[in-house]
Amino acid sequence: MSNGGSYDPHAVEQEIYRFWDEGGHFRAVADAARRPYTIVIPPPNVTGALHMGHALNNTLQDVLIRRKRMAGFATLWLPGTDHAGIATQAVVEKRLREEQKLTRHQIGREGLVKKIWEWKEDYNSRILGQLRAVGCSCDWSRIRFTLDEVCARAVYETFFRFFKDGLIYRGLRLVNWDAALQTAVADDEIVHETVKGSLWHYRYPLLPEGAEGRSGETAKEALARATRPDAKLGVDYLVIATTRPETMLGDTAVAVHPDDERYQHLIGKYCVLPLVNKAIPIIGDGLLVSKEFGTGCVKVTPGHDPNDYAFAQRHGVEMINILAPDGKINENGGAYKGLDRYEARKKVVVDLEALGLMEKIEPYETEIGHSDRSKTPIEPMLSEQWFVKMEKLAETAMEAVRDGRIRFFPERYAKTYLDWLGEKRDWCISRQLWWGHRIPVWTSDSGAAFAAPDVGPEDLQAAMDEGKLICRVVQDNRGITALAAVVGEQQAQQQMLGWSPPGGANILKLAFCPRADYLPEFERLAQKLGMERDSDVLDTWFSSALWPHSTLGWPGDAAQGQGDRTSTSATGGRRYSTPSDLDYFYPTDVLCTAREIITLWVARMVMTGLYNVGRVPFHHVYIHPVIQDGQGRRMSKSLGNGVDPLHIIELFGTDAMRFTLTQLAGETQDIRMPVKSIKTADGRKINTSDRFELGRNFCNKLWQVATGFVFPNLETAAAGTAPTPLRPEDLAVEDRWILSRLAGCIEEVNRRLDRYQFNELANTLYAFFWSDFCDWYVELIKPRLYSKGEETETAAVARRVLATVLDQILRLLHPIVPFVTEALWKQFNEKMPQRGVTQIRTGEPALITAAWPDAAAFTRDPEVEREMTALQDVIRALRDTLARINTSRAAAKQPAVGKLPRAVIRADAAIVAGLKEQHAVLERLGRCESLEIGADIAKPADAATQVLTGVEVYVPLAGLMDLAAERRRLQKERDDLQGHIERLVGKLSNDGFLAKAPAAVVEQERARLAEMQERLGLIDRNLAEIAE
RNA sequence: GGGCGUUUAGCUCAGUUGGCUAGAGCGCAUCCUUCACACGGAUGAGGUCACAGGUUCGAGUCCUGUAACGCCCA
Repeated sequence: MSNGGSYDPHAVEQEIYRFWDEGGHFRAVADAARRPYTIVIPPPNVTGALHMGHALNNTLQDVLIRRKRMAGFATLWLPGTDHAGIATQAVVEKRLREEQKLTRHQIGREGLVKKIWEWKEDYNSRILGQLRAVGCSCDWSRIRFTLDEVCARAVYETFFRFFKDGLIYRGLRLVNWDAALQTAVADDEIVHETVKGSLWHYRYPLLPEGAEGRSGETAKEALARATRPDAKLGVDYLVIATTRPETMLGDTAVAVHPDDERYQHLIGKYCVLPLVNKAIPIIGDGLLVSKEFGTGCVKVTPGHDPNDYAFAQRHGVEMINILAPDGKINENGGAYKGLDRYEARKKVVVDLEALGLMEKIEPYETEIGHSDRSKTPIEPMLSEQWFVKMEKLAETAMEAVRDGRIRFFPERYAKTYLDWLGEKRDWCISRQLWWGHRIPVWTSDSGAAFAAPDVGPEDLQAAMDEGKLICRVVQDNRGITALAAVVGEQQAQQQMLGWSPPGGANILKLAFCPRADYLPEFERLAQKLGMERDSDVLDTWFSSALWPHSTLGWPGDAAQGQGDRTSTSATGGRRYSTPSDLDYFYPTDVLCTAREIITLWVARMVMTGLYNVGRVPFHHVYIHPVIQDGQGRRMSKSLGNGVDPLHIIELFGTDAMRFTLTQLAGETQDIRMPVKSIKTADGRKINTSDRFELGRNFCNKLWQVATGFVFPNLETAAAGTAPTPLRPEDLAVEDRWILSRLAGCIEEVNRRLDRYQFNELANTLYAFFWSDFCDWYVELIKPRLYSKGEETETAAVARRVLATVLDQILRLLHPIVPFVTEALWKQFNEKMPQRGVTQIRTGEPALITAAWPDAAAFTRDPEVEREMTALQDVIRALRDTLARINTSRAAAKQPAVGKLPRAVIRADAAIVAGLKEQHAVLERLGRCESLEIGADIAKPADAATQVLTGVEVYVPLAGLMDLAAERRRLQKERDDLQGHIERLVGKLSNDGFLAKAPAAVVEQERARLAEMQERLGLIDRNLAEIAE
């Protein structure tokens, strides 16, 4: 048939998706009579379109969901998207800059947020369109967005509970500061690049007698001594080396190695910080300083270097921040205030040179962290941030994996999770952005006028008494501020509310956090009272962390009044006044995601799920591999090696993409996908990969055999008569064989699915469909179907089995290739609605909700499978001989022969009857004109010989080809066999093997040796007979 | 620096609790446009399982070490 018969995915896909959607098949309904099966989608960022990794991840989720839906579960696949705070704000700001030359400060908070919402609407619909194109069977009626009302309520409720339980604090921490975007960025949002710079070496004058106050020596005198021609290193000065000279303005110490003889005597002494002219201590520290590296002396800038920050914490050294948020030097930089950090660098260098302190300047290459979003160098900087205490939360999340409530697939990823949580590093949740959930904390300075005409402190007290408002004295990283430390937090709050700050020396702050449902009302109250809301927003992961329960409606009614979390967790959840999605669908069953997100997201979902709901958010975590290009590099925009799922769908069809991706998803951590660039018919340049041909060919084969072979043959069946159940004895050998193989296939498919072994799932189905069904079963029954004359009983049985097996194949394949199978299902139901072998069933109207196959409905028959294997071997021997004859004839420039004129099969008595029964099949599939079979049949003269187990296949070669080649082939086979026999004999004469190996293994090896020796004997005999 | 992964046919990968005469797809070679399918059928060639030790009757598989490549976290 021409190309006209090929499967055309684009002709059916959209229509079928509409058929499912409009038929309500995606909608999840809580149904007490069924078991739930839930997956929440890892929400894609609205920053950009979906890439191949998303296609993979969502295909696999759809495979899981569709299988369970067919198996009768009340399935929910809940879709949604993530607002992706910094990423989305950064792309919108960038566009604003490029297109309108405006900064966010120029258009203001409201204006920017409005612009981002527009971007969000655009990309959100794009992403949802892509998910539909991939075939995802999500329940679109339940779609969520991390910033929508339902999710926001969960965010604020969680924040409130954390706040109430003392899990949230404010502190001064070293953060990665992006001076362009003016926000802290997370560690994973930094890319390290090698940058050419300089290493500046310069002198810090020593104050050998101690700090300046005690010695009486002024900084000026020390400086003069340090620059004299006879000044000595280690006596008059130290030399430090740095790549960032301007940071010296914030130096608060100099560190040397405690074991370094050169400087040991200086530990505890002081030196002068030039330009600033103050004394800073010299401290011994083996961690920060390496004796061998550089000058052996390290300047310490705790406010702007992570290692120095750690040092300062170890030694209790002062920390100074010299940078303003825009990257300029602040008031702590004295005379340098107002200079950009790079201008300050130049000026510091010039000034040090002028003082005669500069020793040398070396070219130097260094790794500098750049913001992934703004591409500018990151400045480590001290800043006020909000944190969540991890100690207890992390412990509960670790326990859930240790005790097996949560299992990872592949198992090894549990280690990543446990290792990271084990560090229990407090989670910085504030971001200096405008796009996100604004932190629900209002602060008030002591001493501010704290009453409006109609409201006052007593209204706050009332709200606190009702449990809908929490007030805390702001803490910093050194603990509670002075007042609270003295009189206790409770009293401090009361005094502050009543406006009697004691002493008046301490400026204190009170922080108010309303519970979610009280937030809008409190906002108005706070405004009247002149309180300011924190301007930061929450880390995106804060809302993502709640995703499995926030999307299902948590906190539900529990947020009203005095919802008590602890009693909920004690009883294992389910304390809600009305049955809800949360009751029914939570915990979800499996989370499918990528490994880089185990720490950022998976761990946090477990913590909040346990904290808020009292139950784990999912039972299984499946980590899928990462798709790379042919050279093992990540796919990225900058490398231009990304493959767009929509392009693949355009070129190969959705099912082809899905099948290929499923087939690639093994248990390794990477997938290689060689990428090539092509030009489309309409001139676009796009990336694709040859690997998708596998899926396309598979779908086409399925389409061809169904529409070109099975369906036309069903039409021949008597129309209108209802089929009656068949008895086992009605079935031919090949019928029983394919049904036995089917039973095995179903079992294996279930096993692979349960273990998330998607590649093996695809391979199992590929092999069963292509080899067993198409290559063998279809060919085996053709003689029965094409027998001349009237409809025969055996043909009718063959049609019934053929239809049944195809029916089961379509069901088994549907989760992976839903479109082509659903399209074929429709046609199938028209041709033959009632199908089955021993049980007759009417095909369900939609395959998407048709029953999942049951292996127990078919009989496994190992005996029949063995018989078929023997038959296949004989057929292959005949085909092999014909192929060799034609190869030899081609070499001799003789025309090919289409069939073997004659073949003779000698078989052991045990097998011969079975082979005789298959006489017609052997002739047809073995391609021979005349075939003789017998137990004692004589070998023809000058014949090609194939020796199988218990069977010899002879083909007389007279007039077909030369015997010599045949002799060589047989000789080679003999040599190979001889080698194997020698190894087996060695094994079986090894006393250790006989004594220690299991009896069954020894027996098996003996049998194998016997069989090989028998074959060797036959080969030798045949070789002798065709000897020259 | 710590952790994890990979290394098996020209390429991309399987290989379950050690029992293997090491498999698949693509590619290659030869034949076949035979009435489902050339996006196809048939047949075949192709491997020191990265390397070195060890455990074991037996190692692609388990242990130790080495090398290369990659990812994650510092």
